[in-house]
Amino acid sequence: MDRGSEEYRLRRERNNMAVKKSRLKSKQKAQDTLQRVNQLKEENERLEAKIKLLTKELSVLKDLFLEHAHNLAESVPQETSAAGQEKST
Amino acid sequence: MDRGSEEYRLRRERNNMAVKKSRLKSKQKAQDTLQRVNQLKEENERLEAKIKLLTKELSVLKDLFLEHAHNLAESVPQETSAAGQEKST
DNA sequence: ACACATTGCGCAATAG
DNA sequence: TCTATTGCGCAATGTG
Repeated sequence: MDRGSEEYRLRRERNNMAVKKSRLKSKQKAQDTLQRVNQLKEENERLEAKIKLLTKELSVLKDLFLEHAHNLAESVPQETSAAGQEKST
Repeated sequence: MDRGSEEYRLRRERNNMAVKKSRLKSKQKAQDTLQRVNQLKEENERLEAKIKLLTKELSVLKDLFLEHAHNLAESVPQETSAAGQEKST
């Protein structure tokens, strides 16, 4: 190839542009990937928090059930009387 | 700089090695980031599934509570009964 | 054969 | 002074 030809220089020039463009695109994509990681991390934290909350709610309800069952088995001669009244400790 | 000197060639050689090494490292890091994205996506899905499960459990328990309360209101016209008994619809 | 896109590679500048 | 990192251009190769 003739490095002095007009044609050659033109090709080189255009390729150099293409290279720059391509590499910019590549870097952009890498940046996007990093941002994606951060987004996902944040979402993850939100989900973990939600799970924690739901778990706690569930735990409370289950305890209520247990207590109720306990009351039924232990005393409850009638209706709903024993709402935790005889607690000592 | 003398492009023919032993020193020059040696420097170039070493720098070329360093460049290769650095670029490999860079690519490796990019790969790791992509994997990280996939890991996070998977974890996200697990968390979403767990939330779905917990939500369902919670819903079931709440329904049981409501049913229970309903039963009390229906058949136990004693002290605690005054919790909105006059409602027709 | 043509045009742009992508990639490996080396050079040089410069950061550390 | 040495390696590490980065922008850049060249050439080969990929893609359409």
